[in-house]
Amino acid sequence: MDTLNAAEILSALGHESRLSIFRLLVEAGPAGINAGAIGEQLEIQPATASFHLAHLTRVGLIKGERESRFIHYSANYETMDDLIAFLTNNCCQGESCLPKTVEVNTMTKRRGAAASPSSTKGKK
Amino acid sequence: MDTLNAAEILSALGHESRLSIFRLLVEAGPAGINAGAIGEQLEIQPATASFHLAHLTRVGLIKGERESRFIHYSANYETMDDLIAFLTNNCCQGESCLPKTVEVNTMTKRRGAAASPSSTKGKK
DNA sequence: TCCACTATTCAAATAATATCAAAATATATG
DNA sequence: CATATATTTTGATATTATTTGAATAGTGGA
Repeated sequence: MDTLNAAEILSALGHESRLSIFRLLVEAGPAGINAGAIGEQLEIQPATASFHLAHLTRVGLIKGERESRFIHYSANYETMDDLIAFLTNNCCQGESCLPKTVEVNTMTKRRGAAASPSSTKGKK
Repeated sequence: MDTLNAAEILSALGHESRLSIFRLLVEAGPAGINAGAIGEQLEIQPATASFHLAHLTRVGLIKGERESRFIHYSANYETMDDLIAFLTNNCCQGESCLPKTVEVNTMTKRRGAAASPSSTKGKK
């Protein structure tokens, strides 16, 4: 991923409606949500929602798949992963930065065991 | 961090010049780089660079500290960390996504433990 | 103080983006 | 075919962002 590509993705996420849409789809998982439900849930008019969905699709953050009359949108986790890798690449000259990012990924091992004893294996 | 806040930060990064500036500062580490050198290195005119530096500062991604006639800018790693946490929070319904993000943090953890064993004292 | 240096702010023109109503497209069904 | 549903595209308008030269402000040295 180059700078221009990353900037386009970040710019796409840099809008409250689009970020809400993306977060909704990220939390929704691979199953996805159809366009109408997205707009309804976030109170965005159909035309506007479509505009934002097209934008997010164009930069590769989400994808839509038609199922009969509906189009199910879902998050492209790989794009988000690449984006975060781009942002954190060669960072901070070896200092230990990004504790929360580490925490998110080590939660299963360290925090997960301490905070929620019932979930020793699964994430949550 | 709420959605609006995250969107403002993402929007700030969603511009090629600003993203280049931020990445330069992220790689530069805590020492930072002064405004003139940033503009020179990225071939951005002083006024334009100042505009973007102010923007990045306003959203908390970088900070500037005056040292005699120069102003040294450096990255606020905590803001980036919070942003990534926001983006990846409650993601993908338990599926294992974001392999590169895990890899980045695995590397950091391993290198940190091997190179500087005293890094166990947390900031907060 | 005057001057050189560093950086920001201002004013303006230009460029890009967001929104919504209305029309168009695609799909299913009676 | 006609109709209803789901979504997109179009168009017009309003808003916001970007850029740059010139002016301004802060700093340190002679």
